[in-house]
Amino acid sequence: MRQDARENRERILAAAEHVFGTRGETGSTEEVARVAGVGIATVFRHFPTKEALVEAALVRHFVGLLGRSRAAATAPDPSAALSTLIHEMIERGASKLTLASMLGDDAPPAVVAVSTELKSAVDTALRRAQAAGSVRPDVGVEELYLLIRGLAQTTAATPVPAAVLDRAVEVILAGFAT
Amino acid sequence: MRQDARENRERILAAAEHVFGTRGETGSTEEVARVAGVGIATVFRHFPTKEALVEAALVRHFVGLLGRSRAAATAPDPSAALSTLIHEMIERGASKLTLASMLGDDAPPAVVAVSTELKSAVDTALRRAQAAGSVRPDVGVEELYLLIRGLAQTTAATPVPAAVLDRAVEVILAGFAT
DNA sequence: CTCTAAGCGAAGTATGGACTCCGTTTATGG
DNA sequence: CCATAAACGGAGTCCATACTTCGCTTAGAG
Repeated sequence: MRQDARENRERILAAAEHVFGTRGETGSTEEVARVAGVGIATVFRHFPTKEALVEAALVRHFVGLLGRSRAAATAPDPSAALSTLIHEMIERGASKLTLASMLGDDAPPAVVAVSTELKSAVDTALRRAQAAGSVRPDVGVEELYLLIRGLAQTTAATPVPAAVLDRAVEVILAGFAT
Repeated sequence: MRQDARENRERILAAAEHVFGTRGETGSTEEVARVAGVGIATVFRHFPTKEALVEAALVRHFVGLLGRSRAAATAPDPSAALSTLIHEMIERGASKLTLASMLGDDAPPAVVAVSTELKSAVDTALRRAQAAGSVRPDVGVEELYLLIRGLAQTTAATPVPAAVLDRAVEVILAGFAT
């Protein structure tokens, strides 16, 4: 692959992340092309359909989060690590989850794979915090995920003051505490 | 207005609620017409644009919730009333909030009016619970709303087992407790 | 430097969905 | 029951947008 082609591919992915992350599925391919500074044909040459573009942006995002959650799953202080992870997932995961909801039921295998892996890493981080006694034992990843997804999705849809978001996260953490 | 026209109007609103509540803004007017069992022209005769249709469905929804929150704002046991209200808002409010997010920034005055009123009723219910000493005093409606909206939005987008949702709500309630 | 294949963008085409027109049907007051 | 105006539905129109075509440009190997 030629150098400029690789650069364009990256710029298209970044643009797609921005456009779809804020506009939701209303965002058009043409707008992605404009933001990326390339022609529309270039977008379609790299990603044969709009769905493929969304999928690629999603996978890239999840992979980033996966690294963070793996770090949280091995950090020395489990409860602090979980708290940090939740903050990060909400802040950085916002646009990701907007993208995910846009794919709907027919999530492509690649997305499902990395998403599953992410969930299991979060699961590990949670269980470690429970083993350390700082999180109530009667909740699982499902509940944590649901709350995180909800907050991330909402903050992606409409801007929320940082102070409000922080307090909301704190409420969740307090709810999870023993 | 003729009897059948009124009936059709109702059926269209119910159909719009269902279609937009599940499909989001992807749902087409034609699908609403099909679900309602009327022709597409009938939909547009009652609601001049798609946006007007969404708005009408939204207002109807908010009005229903408003009644419930008013009840919570005057119930004898403030903390139980708040808990019930939160449950109801999440369960019954799901599709509403999907609709709301679909309108975006340019919410029509009618929607803004009833939405504001709803928020102030929830605010009252929250403050009463705080005055009764069952809810921590350092949080406000904004945080409560954010958490409720998030959960409602997510459960509307993807089906969530009732048990998981219940535990998530319980986590929120525990987080709000003193 | 040159040659060529890979890459590019502007100008298309096609499809889907919001909205309209008009001939037909039906509720309902007299 | 009948006359009539109100309501209806389906067949369009028009526009937005996903996707294609093709002639031009340019990276980069020899």
